[in-house]
Amino acid sequence: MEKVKYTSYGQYCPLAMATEFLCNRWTLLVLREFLFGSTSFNDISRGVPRMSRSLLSKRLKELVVLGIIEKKSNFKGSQVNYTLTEAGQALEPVIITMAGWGQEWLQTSPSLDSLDTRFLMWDIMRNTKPLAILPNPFIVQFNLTGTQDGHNNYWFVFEVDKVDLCNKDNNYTIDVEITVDAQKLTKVWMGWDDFDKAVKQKEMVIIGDYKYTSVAKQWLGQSIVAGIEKRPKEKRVNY
Amino acid sequence: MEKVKYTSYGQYCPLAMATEFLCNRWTLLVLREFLFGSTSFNDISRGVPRMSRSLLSKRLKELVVLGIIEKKSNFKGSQVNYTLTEAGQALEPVIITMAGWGQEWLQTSPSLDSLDTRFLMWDIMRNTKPLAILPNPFIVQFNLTGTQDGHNNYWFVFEVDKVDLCNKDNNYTIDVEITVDAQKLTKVWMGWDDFDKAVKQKEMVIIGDYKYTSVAKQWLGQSIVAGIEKRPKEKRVNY
DNA sequence: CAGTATCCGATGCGATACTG
DNA sequence: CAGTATCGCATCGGATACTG
Repeated sequence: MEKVKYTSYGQYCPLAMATEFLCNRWTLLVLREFLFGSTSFNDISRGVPRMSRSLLSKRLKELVVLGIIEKKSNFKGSQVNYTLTEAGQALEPVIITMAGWGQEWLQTSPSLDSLDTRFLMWDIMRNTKPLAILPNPFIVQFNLTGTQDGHNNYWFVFEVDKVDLCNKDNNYTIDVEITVDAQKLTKVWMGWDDFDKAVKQKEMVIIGDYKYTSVAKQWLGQSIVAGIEKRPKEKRVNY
Repeated sequence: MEKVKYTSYGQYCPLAMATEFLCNRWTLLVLREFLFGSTSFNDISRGVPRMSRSLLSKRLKELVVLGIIEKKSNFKGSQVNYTLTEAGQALEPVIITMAGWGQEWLQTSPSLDSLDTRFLMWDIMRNTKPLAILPNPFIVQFNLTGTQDGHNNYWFVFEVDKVDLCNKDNNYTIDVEITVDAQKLTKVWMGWDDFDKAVKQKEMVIIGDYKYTSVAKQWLGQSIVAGIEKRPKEKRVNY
């Protein structure tokens, strides 16, 4: 495998060199997927649903050549696993710092206009907390309203130590049903709006056994940057 | 001024939103220039000599619209100043973190093959330390060898509290003369090679009054990431 | 000093279709 | 599941020339 040619900035500055391959379209988002634990092509792809699979394939190859990720196949080659190298793991602070800056300083509105619910639900799912008190399995059905991409129903299947996301009704026995506007769910998940307030005002309706609905905030979880407070509107970047 | 349209990733994720405008070609390097104190169009341009001035002009406009920098002109409009907004200043950790990662994990060699000495000297100059013991003015002449861009001579003019860079001989009375290979100077400046060792082995020859040459390491200074040690070669990213 | 206007070529990337 | 191959457009950005 050959090295990829990058249009050179002509600078020995480590920032200049790093941006040459890190600041391509999608690259940092692909690396974000690794930080959330994805290792297979399809899982990574689910985290960047609008990225074409051919481009993802190309990016993964580039990252392997650079030495930021490693590719491992089993003897049949049917199971492939990508993992971060040491250098790749060391990118975590870079990504977290940039994400934190965005959470603190960015206007929220524009992104909500073109919501991709596949990404939203995937993002929430992989950060859920399977509490010990939950039955096995524990099925949660989402009814999203106000969607633009036509996907309104998703299911979380909590099992011991793992959670699956599904977009088809497999005749589940539903334990909890959550009905909410997709944009509202995003805001609550990101910490931009208050969870309890959304429930109280019936913007988010959670139906099921009180044992489970009362701790929904805990098993649902929140974005890892939800704790960072946004700056006042007039100081934000109006992207 | 209208908002710029960015090709949307369709993700509310703050990292995704931030990368849409931060991870364009040159953008982070322009912001780096602000962190080093540049405020005028020409000074910024000197820090990114291979960036076309028309593109720099476009980028600055985008950053103004975003609210990351501010533009201020005097009443004639002849003096223009760009400064970081609060949101822009908050990007410092983002840039420092990425630069630090590059210093720690990147292979050094490729960047040295296409060295731009204009950038090198500008970079060194703006991080020099005008020591109190230096006379006023204090003139340093650089004789660069092994250059590829045809620029071999530069002068630093130390005055009280400021240093100027010059690429023409204005009949200066030279206090100190430094003769060194451009790649070697880069390595020493970046902390990849040892200053004292380079002097001892006559790879860097510093001629002048011992009062000044003996503390050359101090007034020359080093890159702000020079203190970060590189990882062993086999673990580095081979960009 | 501080830009703008125009041109044009490279390439990045999305869409689509196909494979083992 | 894990990709590859091909096509073609759009836009990004470099080069050059010009302005107040």
